Amino acid sequence: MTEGSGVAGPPPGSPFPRHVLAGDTLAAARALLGARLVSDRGVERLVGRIVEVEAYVGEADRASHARMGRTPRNRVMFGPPGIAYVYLVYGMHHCLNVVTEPESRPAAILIRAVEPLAGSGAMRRARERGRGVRVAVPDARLAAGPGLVGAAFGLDRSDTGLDLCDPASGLRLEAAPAGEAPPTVLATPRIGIAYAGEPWTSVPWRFLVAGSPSLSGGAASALTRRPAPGPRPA
DNA sequence: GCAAAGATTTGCT
DNA sequence: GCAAATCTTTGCC
Repeated sequence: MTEGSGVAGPPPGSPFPRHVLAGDTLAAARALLGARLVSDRGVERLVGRIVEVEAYVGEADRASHARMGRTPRNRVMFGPPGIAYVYLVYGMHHCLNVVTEPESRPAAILIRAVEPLAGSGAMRRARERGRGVRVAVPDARLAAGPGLVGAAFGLDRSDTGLDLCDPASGLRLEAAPAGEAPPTVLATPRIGIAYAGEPWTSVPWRFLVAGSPSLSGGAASALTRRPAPGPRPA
């Protein structure tokens, strides 16, 4: 490699490889950790490092929106990989998914949390725009949850269909810079899907970057378990 | 056409 | 720790 005599600036991010998303969804979910979510649609460029995701795989997965087969809402999940699927949950939060696996095989990865690397001021303003009040949290917590990622990046259902692997797309995924240490990945059960029943509520299909300050509240509580009952060491 | 539930977040008790 | 906010999508009559 030509190491440079005088680096001009950060190397341009390379688009996240579509072939990774076309393959096994669980492997793709792990590979997305550390990658960048980038938005060039506003005045300010937004960059977030992906630190928490969840996988939803196939029509048999009772926790997946694809469980009832193809519907108007989830149709993009049945399409080609690398496409954005944004849905509204609980009537107020927009959640971003990346479609995976080849056409006709419904699967997607929910982006549950990102660590702001650039544009945190604009992310904060975007959240305040939606809430109408001041958001008093540290930068690291601005997109620490699936609904918060949507709010910080100003996403809504009209973003469904965007190609996240297209370098020209205003909303896209970029690979982590070469040389960056790969994150330590932890796997846990998925959140908020008790209705799905076993084994779907227990399969460890949520993946997160160990030690990140930007994990969702669900991740934090799941990892910060109460110590066993009884006397404990000082 | 109507009723129920949801891949969440926030604020109060 | 628990319940409200809020509205779209889906299932059933």
